[in-house]
Formats: sequence, C-alpha cells, structure tokens
Amino acid sequence: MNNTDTLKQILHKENLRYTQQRQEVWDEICTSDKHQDAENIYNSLRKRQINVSRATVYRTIHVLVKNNLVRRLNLDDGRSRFENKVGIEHHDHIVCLDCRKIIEFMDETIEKMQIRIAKEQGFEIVRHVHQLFGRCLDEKCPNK
Amino acid sequence: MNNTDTLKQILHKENLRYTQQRQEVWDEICTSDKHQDAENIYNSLRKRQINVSRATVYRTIHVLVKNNLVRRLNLDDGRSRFENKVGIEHHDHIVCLDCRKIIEFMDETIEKMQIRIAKEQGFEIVRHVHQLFGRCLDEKCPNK
DNA sequence: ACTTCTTTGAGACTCATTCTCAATAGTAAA
DNA sequence: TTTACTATTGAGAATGAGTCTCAAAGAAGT
Repeated sequence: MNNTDTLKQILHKENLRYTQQRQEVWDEICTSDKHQDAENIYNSLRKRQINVSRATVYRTIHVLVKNNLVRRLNLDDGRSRFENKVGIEHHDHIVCLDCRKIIEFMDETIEKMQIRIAKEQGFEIVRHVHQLFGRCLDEKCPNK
Repeated sequence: MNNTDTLKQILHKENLRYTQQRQEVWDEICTSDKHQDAENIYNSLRKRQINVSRATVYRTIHVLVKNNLVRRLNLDDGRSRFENKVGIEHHDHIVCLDCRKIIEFMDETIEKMQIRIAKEQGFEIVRHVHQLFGRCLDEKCPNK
C-alpha cells in the first residue's frame, strides 16, 4: 500500500476527509528520513510552495500518531520530533549530546525483559521509551 | 550527611549562598516521596506558609539537578517531575497510563546491555531514559 | 554599621502547542 | 452539478511550563 492509500484508509476509519494538506504533511514525514519537529515540517512544506498552516500541521500529526503512522519522539529538548512508522521496524534511540546525531538500536532481549519486568510488577506495557544519551566518537562532532 | 549539610556543600562548591528558600525547596523534594512537578513543590511550600516564588523554585531545582541531588523525570505529560537522588539507588520507571501510578524498577542486565549497545555504535552513555508505560492491575485504578 | 555582591519576588516574556471562529472546501443526496 | 450539510483550514489569540528582568532585600566579610 502506498502513502496515499495508507492515509486515505486511516482518514476513512476516523471519519475524516482526505485533503491536500493532510497528504502533504504525511508525505513530508514519510519522505524525509530525519527526525523532524513540527516547525521543521511546516517550514519544509512552505519552502516547497505548499500552503499549509502550523495548526494543520499539528492537527494532522495528531491523527497520524494516533493511528500509528507516525511516532512521536521526546528527546528532552522541549519539542516533539516525528518519524514514519509504516514499514519500519521498532527501534529505540541513541542521541549524541554534542552533535544531536540520532542512531537507532533494537535489542530483542531487552524488549522481552522489559515486558517481563512490567508483568512482574502487575503492568501490561502499552509502549516504552528507551533512549541512550551520550557522546559519539565522530570526528565531525564538536567537543572533539 | 543530613539534608542541610548536603545542600550547603553543593552550594559552596557552586559559589552560591545558603538561603532559607533553597533549603525549603530541597527539603520538599527530599521529604515527599512522590514525583512532584515544580508547581506542586511551589504549592506545597506556600501551603506550609513558606514564602518562596516560582522563580526561586525553578532556579533551585536547576542547581539541585545539576549537582545530582535531584533527578528530572520527563513522563511525556508536558512538565518535569523531580525526585531525590541522594542515597537512592538508580532505577527507571513504570507508569500506569490510567492512574499515573509510578513504580520503580532496575535491572542490572539491561543496564549493562545498554552500555554495550551504545559502545558498539561508538557512543559513551552519559545518561539514559527507560520508561515503561502501560496499565496496572490495581483494583483502585480507573478503567477496571 | 558599611560595602559589595548575591538572591529574591513579581510579573513580563518565550516558545511549543492548542484553541477559536469565520471563511473555505469536501461530499452525499437530490 | 447544484444544494445542503458538515468538516477543514488559516490567522492569530490563548495556553502553560519554564525563563528572564530588575529593583528591593539579604548574606558576608571588613
């Protein structure tokens, strides 16, 4: 299923109309591989002569997040970032405190362990946040 | 070392003066076992007839966090929560999405694994965030 | 007590995000 | 293929956590 159909499907499920603006926001998140924040998405669209308001960007993101097309990342810097989730395997993030580079990681053992730990405490996990903040060894990274 | 001495020590190290307000904010975080936000801390102090401003609460928290007396928690609900770190072993959190109950957990294996994973990716971890969000089985919890 | 430097409080400000509401645009039925 | 209805949009106001400003109050050394 392509981007358009995926979007149409969830909009239909939510009793929402398919609009150009919603498609553009979804395309922007899908296409760019970066972890963009809302302002970034808004600016990227404007730069491409696409008429869309901040309000619509935020409103569309909500729908996409609610329906698991998009993941919201909170990297403790005061704004949310977004990444496409469709056709992407689950992963968590390692973030460089100096250059803000973001690397993805996934460890099946940890995934299982956290489910077990939660269960032992009488919880059923719905979602989790696992972020490793540190310093990378990249030569281009500041503080080297 | 008691609360007062701990505070005096870090204030001295930071070339800051020991004041009643700073002591009260630190006491409030130390004494209450809850994960309070800044507004909560401010209100608790006001309720106890203690004169302190929001600005001072925030300013004091910064100093405490910077010096590892206090940990800042971001539970994706738009405000930071704070917990005493002195004499407390490291742990992460499980949060009930229904009743917001917070349970602490620690798993030595996961701790080690994440360090190794980061190292494999060329990162040296400074801190991490590991939060499990789900639903608890508590009878008193809503949605039961 | 005097001087100097820091801290405090009140409220203005910031910034991401949400809300409001009038104008605009889908959509289903006629 | 127009009507009638309802949802969506954009511009900017509002919100809310957190930060900043600056004059007044407070510590600390002399």
